[in-house]
Amino acid sequence: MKKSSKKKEYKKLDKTYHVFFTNLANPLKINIILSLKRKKKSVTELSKSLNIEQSKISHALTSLKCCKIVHAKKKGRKRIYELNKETILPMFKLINKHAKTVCKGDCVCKGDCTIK
Amino acid sequence: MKKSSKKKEYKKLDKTYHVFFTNLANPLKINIILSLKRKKKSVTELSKSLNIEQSKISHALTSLKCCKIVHAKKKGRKRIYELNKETILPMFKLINKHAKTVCKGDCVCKGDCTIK
DNA sequence: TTTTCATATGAAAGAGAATTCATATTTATT
DNA sequence: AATAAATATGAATTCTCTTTCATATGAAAA
Repeated sequence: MKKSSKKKEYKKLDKTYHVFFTNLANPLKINIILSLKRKKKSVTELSKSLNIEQSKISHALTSLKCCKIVHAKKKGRKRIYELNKETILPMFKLINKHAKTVCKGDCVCKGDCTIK
Repeated sequence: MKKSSKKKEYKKLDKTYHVFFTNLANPLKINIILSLKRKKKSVTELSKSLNIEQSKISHALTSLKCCKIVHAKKKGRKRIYELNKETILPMFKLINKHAKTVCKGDCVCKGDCTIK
């Protein structure tokens, strides 16, 4: 792209969409969300239960926190991360339904899709 | 990443999430969706109304079609693309609500976010 | 107050998706 | 049949996000 950066296309209000969906387009972050769905956890707990290196978890949580998909509260030297379920859970439900009713199982896009 | 590719972390069912959200994490595709929300259009019509080069539109539509966010029907030598609104519109509503109620306007993540 | 535990941060490297551009394909029109 | 119009495709490049890893910061424990 020449002049205007890609995000500029979104204008103001749509930066939200970009950050939100970019977060959800990431496997690790989805796994974090699914893990927090069950129970709030510290960084170390997430790191251990998902078997993922700590700083990776931290970076991921930073983005998730940014658009308030999660929020954190201090507890001693830990930070307990909690999922903001109000938006995420209904959103997952929508996709699950989409997968079942619209895609009817073949949503997995074999070969013809530019996304791997 | 060493062995397993990133998508593998998703296991089976979650490929859907990845393709779906990766599509939505893209400004052009969001703009296409918003344009089709108003009225179904051919590739050329989209290209002109968004002022974006044709093949770019085509590539974008291919991915969107893949996970059935849009679908196309032939009409002469044109392809009329139509938005599958059932999933997308409720999803946008969720985010709009999230932006208003949860983020209260500061969802734009200034600087502290890893996502540009 | 030094050590240890917990988390965050920065920057370089890596990976994946978007863009570009040339060209192929497909369908209509003449 | 040849041309034109509409769309699709492939591959190289570019762009953006993620990963990595070393290290910094902050808070409790010894």
